[in-house]
Formats: sequence, structure tokens, C-alpha cells
Amino acid sequence: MSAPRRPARLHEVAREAGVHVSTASRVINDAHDASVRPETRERILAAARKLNYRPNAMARGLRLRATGAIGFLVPSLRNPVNSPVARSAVARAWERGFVVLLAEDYGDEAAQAAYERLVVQHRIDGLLIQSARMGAPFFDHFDDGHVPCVFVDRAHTTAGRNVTMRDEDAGRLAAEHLAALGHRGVGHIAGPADLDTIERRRRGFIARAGELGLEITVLEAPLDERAGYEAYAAIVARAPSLTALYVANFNQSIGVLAAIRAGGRRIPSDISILSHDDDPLAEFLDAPLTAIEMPLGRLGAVAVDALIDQIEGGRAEDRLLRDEPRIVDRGSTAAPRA
Amino acid sequence: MSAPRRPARLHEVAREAGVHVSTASRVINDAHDASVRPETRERILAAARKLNYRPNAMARGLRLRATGAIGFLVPSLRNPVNSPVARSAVARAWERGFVVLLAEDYGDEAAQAAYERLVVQHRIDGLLIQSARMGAPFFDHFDDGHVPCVFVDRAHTTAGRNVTMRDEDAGRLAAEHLAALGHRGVGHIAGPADLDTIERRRRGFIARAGELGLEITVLEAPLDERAGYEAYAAIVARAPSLTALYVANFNQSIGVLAAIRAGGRRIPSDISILSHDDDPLAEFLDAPLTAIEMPLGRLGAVAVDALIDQIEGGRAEDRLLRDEPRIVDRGSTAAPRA
DNA sequence: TAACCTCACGCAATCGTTTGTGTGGAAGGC
DNA sequence: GCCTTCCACACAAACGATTGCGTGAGGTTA
Repeated sequence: MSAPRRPARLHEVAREAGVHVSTASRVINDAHDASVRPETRERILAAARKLNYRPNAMARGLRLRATGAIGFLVPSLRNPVNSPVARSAVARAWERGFVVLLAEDYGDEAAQAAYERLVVQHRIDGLLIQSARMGAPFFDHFDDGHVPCVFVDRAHTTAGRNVTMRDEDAGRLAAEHLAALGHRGVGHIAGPADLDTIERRRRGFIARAGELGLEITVLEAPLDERAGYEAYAAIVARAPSLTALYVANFNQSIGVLAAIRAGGRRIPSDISILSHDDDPLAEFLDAPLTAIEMPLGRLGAVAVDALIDQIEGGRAEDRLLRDEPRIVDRGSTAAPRA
Repeated sequence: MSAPRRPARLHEVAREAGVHVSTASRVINDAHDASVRPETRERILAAARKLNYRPNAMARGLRLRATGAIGFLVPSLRNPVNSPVARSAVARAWERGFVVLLAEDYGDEAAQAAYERLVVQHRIDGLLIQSARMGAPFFDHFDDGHVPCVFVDRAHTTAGRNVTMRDEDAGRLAAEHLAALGHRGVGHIAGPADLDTIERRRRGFIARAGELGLEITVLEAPLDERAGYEAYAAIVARAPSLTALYVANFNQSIGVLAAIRAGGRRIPSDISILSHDDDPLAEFLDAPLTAIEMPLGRLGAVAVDALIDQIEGGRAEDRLLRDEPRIVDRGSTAAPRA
């Protein structure tokens, strides 16, 4: 059970096997190298096992100019929506042999600091960016294409580096779902316009609602519960007759729920709520939320694949998760009262 | 604006300043070295600025046997309770000049893999462990004290490496709060016994409840919503007359809430609920939850400080966050009906 | 048997820093 | 004027891997 305290260096493996360190390196590195005799190879591998050899990632990285590490720049560790993305990303990166350096991006100067530390000093092989705000100057760093990176769920200007989902279709689906139930006056609480995921949902919703002849009212609000709470009052004030609401974000929906409850109205008989970004919690609310489910669990993995393919293969291509947005019906939407 | 594409190496800085690379290193490394003339120092610093010098962390780490990186082994990225801990930990690590390598621990073999990758291969300077399950064999790796580490919110057997909060006092506070309201029959939904945080809460609760002469019923359940939902039915079946419930975890509380709602009872008139681990979301539930607030936002930072002090200073000492557990009253507890 | 080729390795430079140990020149003491 | 001291640097060996190139032994061919 007790492995040697300090893992052995390649040097020691070579000595144990009676060969030069370079030969040992070739064997460890490329198990099929024809230029080394099978019995020598076996001796070396046996020595490596015996001494518990583990390559030193720093020495390796120094020589190879590659660290086997990627950075992950997240907007907020708080938003539960991000957690399935993060966990699938981390899991996939580990599967493919990479470690993940975490950084939280709470503003442009923090992002700049993350860039300095991760890319410039620690020489990570690539960066996963989940926090891109459209137009934020910081992200121009990556436009020249010298640092492998992938924008997760954000379409940045640079081509070939975006992994997105069918958000516009999600918005269209929302309009269709509510129209099919018979709603005519429908509200949409959207998020900040510089988040293009949210923006695409909005575009899809507005377009499809227009085709279907709905009367729509759109309001922008930050992506937290309190903002949702307040947005509800504001949107009802602007359009008192709306019978359904499409809310762009789970946290906002929680706030909207509370506001409706406080106003004494009932879901879905008085007003239908269609939420976004399903969460296990939704099932246990007093008004279990019908929500549009996006393939968040795959998003992280696909983004990591895109990044590592870019790192290893040099090829960069935009990827779109084709998964059809899907409605998880928990009963918070229904036909309007006649 | 356009910085040089590739940051300069120390070698180039030295050449620019007309000195040997070793002299440049001394200046960069120790700004107060008396053995270098002020004007030389200035020349070197100027050259470094001009060429945009950034040390290569790998080369540095290779030579110094120190990476400036710590690992963070988290139990689950899903539990919202963990997010304030994680974000304060990451923020503090960055402040102190360290980067954070993230790994999720979903079982003993994953933990083992994380150890191999982070500690053995990437040679991180220390490990923050938030996922220790009491008695899990994996964690014996650290008993010899060779790898700097800190157990966050978990008291491992090894002395000097634990950062904890006043969980036992939290349990006692729960008993006092409910007793003071006049409750006699009180239930406690606890978590798995191998999580010692939860276990300490339970101990405190049971002890204080005993002193106060309460009749208590305790039930263990996993820490998620569904388990909370089911635990409610189970505990009421065992003790139909209980008028208050102390729930050890936020997620469970959500489930309990749903179960109570489904059963047609009202909070707090029919039953009082005291939750744990406050979350912003608690305010927006149909029964806003009264909860015991713990200093989670400081926990991560203190743990990181403990770890880095251990790395840099070699001294290891247990730390206890002295913050008094505090009740945030949102109205889900009240006196029992007479 | 001489020339040549191939096999199976060894040699040494390199990645970018840090740091113990020289070392040349100026200054100081006698 | 010579020896010592000290200042302000330079030299070179690490840290632990990777890799282009060199090379000795053995086998093949003419």
C-alpha cells in the first residue's frame, strides 16, 4: 500500500533499468516506438512501475510549451444555472487529461487579472469563457486568435470559437406554447441586452409572437430574484391585461412567483408563467414551474471538446448544440380564463 | 495598447539592460537587494517594463519546487450552499497570488484521481478539501502531513488542518429558539452521519434539547430536496404530535416545505420550520424560511488563509470561525397553537 | 575482407528561472 | 606601493523532462 514518498523521476527509472534517460523518455512517451527493443521497453516499464514514476507536469510543460491545463472564466458561482455547465465541463476536461483553473469574472478588471495570471504567467493551453459580455473591451484580447479559447453560450464576434444552444428557437417555442394555449396578451421579462444568449431568446420570442399575432410587452431586468419580483409589478403596470409571462431566467422566475403570490393572484388560473433553464428545485415550489429545458449538461462538455480540439488540432469551428429546446410541463401554464 | 505578442523572457530583459540574467533575476525577485547598484536596478526594471516581462510560472515552479497553485476538491457544484464558500475561497486565493485548480469529488476513486493529477503530477502546493467524508479511506493520504492541506468545514482526524464553524452551537441555538417559542415536541431532520458538520449540529441540538426537556425525534436523510420531502412524511409518521422541525440543510428544507404544502398544513401556524444555511432564495418562497445563518462567506477565505499559511510558514493549526450562529427570522417559526 | 546499412541506443542542448560561488576592479589600510 | 576587503556583478549548475543527431556493434552484400 505504501507507495514511495516522493514519486520517482525519469532519471531514476532510467538508472534502474540500466538505460539512458532519453531512452526511458521515448518508451514512456510513445509505447510503440519501433526503435527500442521490446525487452528494453519492458525493463523500463517495469522500473517505472516499481519506482512509481509520475511525470512532472512542470518540467514537461516547460519543454513542450504546453501545460495540460485550461482556464475556466465563470460569471458567477452563485447562479444555479451555471452549475450543470461547470460540472460537465470539469468532468470532460478531466477525462481528456486536462486540469481546470478556475477564475471568477466580476467585471472587466477581474477578467484582465485572470488573463494575466492564467494565460500569461501560468501559460494555460486555452481558456473557456462563460462570462463574455457583448462589447466588453476585454474580450478583444482573443480576436487575434493566438490564445485558444471558446466562448460558452455567448456568440462573440470572432468566428470559430463559439459554442451556443438554440436560444432563438427557445424563444420561438415560448411564443408558440403560450399562443397554443390561447393567450393573446403576453409579457416577456428579458435580461440585460449585452448577454447575447438572453438577447437571442428575446429575438426569437418577438419574431414568433409577431407571426402569431400576439400582443407582447417586453421588459429588461437583471438576472436575480429581486429584479424578477420588481419586474413583475412593472410589466403588469404597463400591460394590465396580459395573461401569460415568459421569463428568461430561473432566478427571475422565483421573484416573479413571489410577486404574483403577494398580489394574491393564482398560477396558472390568473396568469401563466413559462420559465427558462430548468432546475430540480422548480418541482418543489408552491407553483411548480413549467420551464424550457436547455441541454446545459452537455454544454460544458461540448465546449471543452471544442477547446481541446482547438488546442490539439488547431482547428476552430463554431458549434451549435442541436438539441431541440423542450418544454417541461409542471403546470404553471394553462389556457387563459375565458 | 498593443503589448508585445509574446511576453519577454528574463534573458531578453537582461540583454536589453546589458546585464547577466542572474542579476536581472535578483532585481526582479528581490527589489531591495543591496548587492546591486540602484542605477543598474533601475535599468533592469525599465527594461522589464519596456519588454513587458512576465515570469514563466512553470520555469519558476520547476526551480523553486512550488507552483503558486492550490487545489480545491469540492463535493458538488450543485449545492448552492457551497457557492459562497467557493467564491470566497477563490477570491482570497487570487488575492494571495495563487491560482485554483478545481476538482469535483464524486466518490473515492474520483478523489484518488484528483490526488494523482493535482498533487503528484501538477505538484500543486496544497489542497483544500471540502468533501471529506468521515472514515473514507482516501483521506488517510494526508495523515502523514507531507502534503499541505486543509479540511473545510470537516474535522478530519489529523490535527492542525481543520477549519470549522460553530455547528454544535448552531444545533443548540435551534433547540433554544424552538423551546423559547413554547414548542415541546420537536423533530430534527439531519444528514448522513459521516458528514461531521451535520453530525455536530445534531449533537448540539440533541444535547440542548435534552437540557430543555424537549421531546425530540431525529431522522437522517440525504441532503437533497426529494429526501427532505420524503423525510417529512416519515418523521411525522413517527411523531405525529411534533409542532416544530429543525432541518439541517437548505435543500432538504425546500422538500419539507413542499411536503407540508401537499399535506395541506400551514407554516408556521400548524408547524414551525427552522432551516439551516441561509440562501437569498429563502426570502422568495411561499413560506419564507427562518434559517440559521453561518459565516459561509468567510469560511472559504479563512480556509485558504490557513492553507497558504501552512504552505508558506509551515505552521498548521486548526481554525474555528468564532462567528455566533445567528437566526434570520423570516416568519416560518412561531409559537405552537395552544 | 572491405564497405555499407540498420538497429538500438547514448549524448547534449533546450525550455526559463533561481542561486551558490567565482572574480575583476576600486577602495582602503599600513 | 602592496596586500586585503568589499562591491557589484558574471558564471554555471541545477529543476525534470523532450528530441535531433551522433555512434558503436552487428549483420549484410559484393
